[in-house]
Amino acid sequence: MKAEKRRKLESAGWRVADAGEFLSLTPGEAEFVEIKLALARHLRELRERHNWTQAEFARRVGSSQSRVAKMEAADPTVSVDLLVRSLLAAGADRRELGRVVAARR
Amino acid sequence: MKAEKRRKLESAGWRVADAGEFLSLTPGEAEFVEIKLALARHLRELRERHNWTQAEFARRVGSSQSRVAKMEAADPTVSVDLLVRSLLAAGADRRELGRVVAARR
DNA sequence: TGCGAATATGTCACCAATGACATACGTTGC
DNA sequence: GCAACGTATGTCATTGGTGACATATTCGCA
Repeated sequence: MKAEKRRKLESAGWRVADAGEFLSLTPGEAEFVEIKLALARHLRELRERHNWTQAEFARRVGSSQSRVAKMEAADPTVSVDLLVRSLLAAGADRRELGRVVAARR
Repeated sequence: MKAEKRRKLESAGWRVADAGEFLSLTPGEAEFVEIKLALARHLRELRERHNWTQAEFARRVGSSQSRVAKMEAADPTVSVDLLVRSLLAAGADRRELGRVVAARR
């Protein structure tokens, strides 16, 4: 979230928290979900860039439409393994994944 | 493996193959095991840098000595999730993990 | 509005990953 | 030789992730 937007929300009475603050995770746990979220976002971006439906994408990476939806939603039942394997199957390379994991834009 | 060493081995009659060639994996599958190997290597490096035994390390990240040994050996029963969570629990940050995943030195 | 396509959510049987434990192997110092 | 310590390997009961399926919701577009 942009600092500007956060400032506006907070001055309007909102308390803006990230996943870590909200669920009181350790720093490591918080970073883990951030990484998962980043991978999920990248998966969706990659899929949309190719104009694939979730069903098409699922067929390509050997999964199901519902699981693809859950991947993109970073559902708790989705592992980083699955995200990484799917991204690789969709054509991403190590460099690209490294960039996503490191949160570099 | 350095190109030089590979050349020497091959001229000596060896066939040098990476995991992908040997097991005939798809490019994506091969990259996946490479990433796993890189994470495993980094885990060991991090542990040794702190002069922790596997047992100590296990206690810190909430696992067992045998599983740590398997992590460092990139055992098939070890998930990327576990590797990443352990690395984060051991103090690695996203930047560092991104570097490892991308295979940049 | 309605209708088809895409996406999201819920459930489940199956299999894979986990921590824990036992035990084997390797190394170092006596 | 043999401890003491660290690491590797095998096994197992419990837990967690998976694809598949059904169904609900949202999205375009006429």
